[in-house]
Amino acid sequence: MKNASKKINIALVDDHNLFRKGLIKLINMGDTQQKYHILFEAENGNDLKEKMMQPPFPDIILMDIDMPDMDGYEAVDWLQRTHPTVKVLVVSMVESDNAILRMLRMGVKGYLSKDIEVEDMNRALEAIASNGFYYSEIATEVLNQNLMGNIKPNPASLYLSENEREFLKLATTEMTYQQIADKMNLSPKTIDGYREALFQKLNVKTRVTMAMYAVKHGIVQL
Amino acid sequence: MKNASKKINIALVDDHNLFRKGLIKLINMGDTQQKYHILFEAENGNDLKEKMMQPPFPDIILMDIDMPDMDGYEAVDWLQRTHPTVKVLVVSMVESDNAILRMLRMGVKGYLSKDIEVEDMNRALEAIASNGFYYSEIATEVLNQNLMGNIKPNPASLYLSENEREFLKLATTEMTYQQIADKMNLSPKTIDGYREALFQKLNVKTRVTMAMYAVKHGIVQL
DNA sequence: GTATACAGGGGGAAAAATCCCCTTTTTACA
DNA sequence: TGTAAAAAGGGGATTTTTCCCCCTGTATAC
Repeated sequence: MKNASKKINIALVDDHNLFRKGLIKLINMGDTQQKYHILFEAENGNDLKEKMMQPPFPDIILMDIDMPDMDGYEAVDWLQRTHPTVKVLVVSMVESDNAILRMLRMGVKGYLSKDIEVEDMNRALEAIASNGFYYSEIATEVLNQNLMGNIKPNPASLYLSENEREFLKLATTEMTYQQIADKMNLSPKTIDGYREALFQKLNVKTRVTMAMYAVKHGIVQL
Repeated sequence: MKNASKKINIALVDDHNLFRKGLIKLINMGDTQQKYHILFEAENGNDLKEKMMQPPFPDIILMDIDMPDMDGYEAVDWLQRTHPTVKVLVVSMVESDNAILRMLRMGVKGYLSKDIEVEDMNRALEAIASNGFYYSEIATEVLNQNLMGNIKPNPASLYLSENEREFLKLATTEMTYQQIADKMNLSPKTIDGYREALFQKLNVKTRVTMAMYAVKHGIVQL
């Protein structure tokens, strides 16, 4: 039972080649029983989609979040719809509550910060390979804090309307809300409504952090 | 002459443990002649400063840019003043003209994107070890474009003081200026002074666009 | 038919950000 | 060692942002 016939196939999705290559070395180093096989690497979500067109499929995907073209959120979303049996382990430097909760809600099996020790990554792989879960410390904290009392987190509301998206872009510029309202031919009060809706959805408290969110998630380009 | 008696000491400065560990494996893999020795690792500039208190000193330092506490710019600046013979190879995911030029002006020996191939990194190490330079493609482009005709970039005014940089980072968060003042143990009026100075230097008109600048130029991490 | 959701809009007030002009303290360095 | 910048701090005012509670159509679901 221990020495199963087939190896566990792993895929890596991360936009930094150097990080992928290093990670592969680390996985192989810790893999004394030769359980794992690196099936493929992808640079972003789109790349992953291509490589998931036909078998063989990976058992576990190590997934970054911030990537050009198609980020980790979209990629995981797509995976859940098209390959629901594939297990995702997020390996990201993003440590915000929002990111962690969003990923966990989508059903990823693990969440690792890039800060963690090599041993933790191997533990995470072990856990996930044997149908478990593994969250690094920070993710566990977030999970605990948000499970009690906080029933509010809105699963679907992460969707932004056309207007909200447009407003969000303009909110990253020098324009005042008044000027944005003029440009969008809407009342400043409506704009204020968008602002409040976005603060809620994006879990931010100021225009500055709202703008930061927009950059982080590729809604505006640098 | 080929087999010099002493190994080349390398230090790594990057806030992501996983990346450091992977990088070390990659360096050792490509180091068939066992020329390199990993002297130490540091998580950020401050950590580096501590480890540079006494010998042995590294010959080459692989330096990230975005790091908490003390970032790559500050660290390189400090190194140039205190250990001018140490050669710095920047390994960052920041690819903005500004970041590259700034580092090159400070005299780093190489600039690598984290996207590069493993071989490029080994080439860079080779080059720098033998008193050369190595810039990855993107850095070379930037260099070429900015050497001809473009004398305009304001060299002095781009300099941000320690405090200004700290303030700029905090200004990208939810904190109010009052809270930033408290955190930095300064009067809100002084903070307001930093704000005005930065608006001027960065050519922006609002806190939002100031924050955008900070992101664009890699002063804060995403 | 009636509840429900949601985009658009409004009043009004408190908090934060922005601006301009000015004084004191520190620091650099010729 | 004197002096001129920087850096730090202040007064006071305007503009913008942020918040909270409310109203109206108009779909859509049940």
